[in-house]
Amino acid sequence: MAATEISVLSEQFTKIKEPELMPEKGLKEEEKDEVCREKDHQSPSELEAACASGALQDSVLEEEVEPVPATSEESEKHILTLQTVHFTSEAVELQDMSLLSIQQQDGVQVVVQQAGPGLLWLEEGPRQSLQQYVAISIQQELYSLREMEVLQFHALEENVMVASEDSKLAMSLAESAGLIKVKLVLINNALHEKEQIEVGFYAVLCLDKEGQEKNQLLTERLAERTKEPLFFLETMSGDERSDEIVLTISNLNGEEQEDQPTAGQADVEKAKSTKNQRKTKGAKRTFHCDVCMFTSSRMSSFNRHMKTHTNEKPHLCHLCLKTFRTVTLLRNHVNTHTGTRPYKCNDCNMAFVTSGELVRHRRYKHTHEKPFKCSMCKYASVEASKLKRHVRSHTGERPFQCCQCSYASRDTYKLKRHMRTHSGEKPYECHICHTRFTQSGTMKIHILQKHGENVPKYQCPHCATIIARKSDLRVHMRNLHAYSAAELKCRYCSAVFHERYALIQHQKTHKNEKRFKCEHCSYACKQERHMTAHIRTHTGEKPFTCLSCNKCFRQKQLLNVHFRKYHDANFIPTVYRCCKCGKGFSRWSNMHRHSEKCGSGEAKSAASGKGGRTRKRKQTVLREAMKGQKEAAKGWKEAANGDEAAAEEASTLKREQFPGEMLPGACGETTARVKEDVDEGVTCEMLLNMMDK
DNA sequence: TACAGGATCGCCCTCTGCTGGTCCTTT
DNA sequence: AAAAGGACCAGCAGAGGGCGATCCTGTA
Repeated sequence: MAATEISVLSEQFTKIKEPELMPEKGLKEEEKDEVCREKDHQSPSELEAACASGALQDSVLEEEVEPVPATSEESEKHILTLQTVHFTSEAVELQDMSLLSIQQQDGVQVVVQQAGPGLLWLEEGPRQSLQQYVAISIQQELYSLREMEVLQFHALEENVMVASEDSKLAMSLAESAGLIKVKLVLINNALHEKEQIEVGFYAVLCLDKEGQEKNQLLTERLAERTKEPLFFLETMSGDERSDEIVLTISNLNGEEQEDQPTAGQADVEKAKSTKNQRKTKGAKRTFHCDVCMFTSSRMSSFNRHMKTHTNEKPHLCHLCLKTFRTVTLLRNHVNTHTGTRPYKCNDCNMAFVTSGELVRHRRYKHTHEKPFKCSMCKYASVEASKLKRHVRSHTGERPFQCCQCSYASRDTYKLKRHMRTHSGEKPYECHICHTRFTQSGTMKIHILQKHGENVPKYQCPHCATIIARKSDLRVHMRNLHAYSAAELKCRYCSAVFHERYALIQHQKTHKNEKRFKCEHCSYACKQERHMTAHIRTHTGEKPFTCLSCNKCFRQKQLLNVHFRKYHDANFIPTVYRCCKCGKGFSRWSNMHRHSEKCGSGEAKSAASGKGGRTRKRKQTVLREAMKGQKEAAKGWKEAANGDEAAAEEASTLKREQFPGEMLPGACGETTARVKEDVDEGVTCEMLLNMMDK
């Protein structure tokens, strides 16, 4: 493709659309019928591809089927039909039989998938040049039609001599058919800067039908000899009512041609064949299906194929009454009932009903052969359907729409799984605790974490934290160890950090500091609220007033205690009684100490006025009681460190909380005992255990 | 006609990772 | 008491592997 580009349209190429150069005007009706039938009877896969190929293609199809009035404007309309074509050149890398991958100059890879007979649609105005109006239809999920519309044709060289040992052949071909070197320029409109994708190829342009027939064999022979990609440009009229031209581009030396006819080749063959069978290359008979594009060189295959277009299924399964077209199919089916699996794997103990299943199994498990390769990444799969599913992760296509919400899935199973969120179905049950789950994986994790032994733990690499789940460790890392561009300032000093964990560790160093210092005395405390309460001992402020008796308090908790004791009829203070002598105590530890002296050695909680509490309730009560005592002790202690006024208030509080018999003694003693209980690590659980004995 | 093998659709599974609610601890 | 923060946990979706079943075609 080193030829100099001709910036203007090639005269020769332009002539293609000129009516006077259209010998196909004279094509037989029969042949045109063939072309139309071709378009009408797409295979399911083609139909699917057509559906996926988007609005413009739809419009193109519409244009094809709609009668085109022969107005002067419409008469300028031409349809350029691009049949299955695989471009290969230095600018184009053919990935597989169905994917056309075009490498752009800037390295951005653009993939065009051949989706059945592709369509190039061009519409020409009287004074407008051809290249402005050609559009290429490609699969929407790969390349939106709206994004990539404009295609320019440049004939780089006309009457090109392709390197060939057979100079006579090349000469003959060039003279009669017109070998041209063509460049297609695809313009992607979606990109901000319209970038061009260049595709170059050689083509043999047939100027007339006679030359076309005469030179097909020559071009094929030439294609065999040249290593350059060579395509066959064939012109024929599309619709006689409009001035339509159908231009067929066929690959002459693609791999596909050797194996089986492509859609385009089938089309070319059809255009030159009679209805069902036609001599090709002067020797072999080819049988063409009327209904679809199937062709075969064997009568038996052709006859068998024709049965696929009927609903005839004469072979009945006596077990399920399902019917099948052939005995083989029925036998395979019956084997699924009987469990007969004649195809056994040599490398493992698996066995299968069909040979195909065995081959696939061997690829998955033993040979690891993955013939279906993604052109956009390194993914490869054993099955085409897996590649198709994978490609959706590139394209974002989600064909499976939930009927109850906006969710759409990339495959059927995910939609089915999603539907459980609407139905509430939980098909997976833990065999131990019978908890139910929507997904098996969730249940598996549950069993492992809740009921499993040797549960794996995940150690944070940056701190001592050990977390049960990997995903939670990731959250931990993100929250605590991720670098923060913003400065994280210490609440207590001017230190600055960029990692939350470091900040938290640093702030802990401030933990035991009594940062709040009284301006009026030597009192200092760790918490601001304590300082606020303390300051009131200097100011005399008592902002908490009892609504029942108007008595005022400096702290809210003092008001609460007061209210419960004097104004709440339902309040029943907790009393621990010695089971030996019946003496009551406000604290279990005091009662326990007493009962040891009493000689019983056993202490029972003598209720707190409400019998029959559950263990949990008791635990809560104890915990609250301990917390209350702890808080009170702390408050008193801190207050006592202030001045006499504070000590007096603490004393008041003490008397209010433990009146009469329940009064455990002097303030200092109470504080000391509470501290002792806490320091000794007497937990609620321990207390409960002791009580339950 | 039987068989091999490719193609296709469907189903189910596992692994992975994110998210938000809950519980518990700390402040 | 309330707020904040972190670990725990279930819910849920993405991606991919593997197999079952069927259909169809090429070929011996």
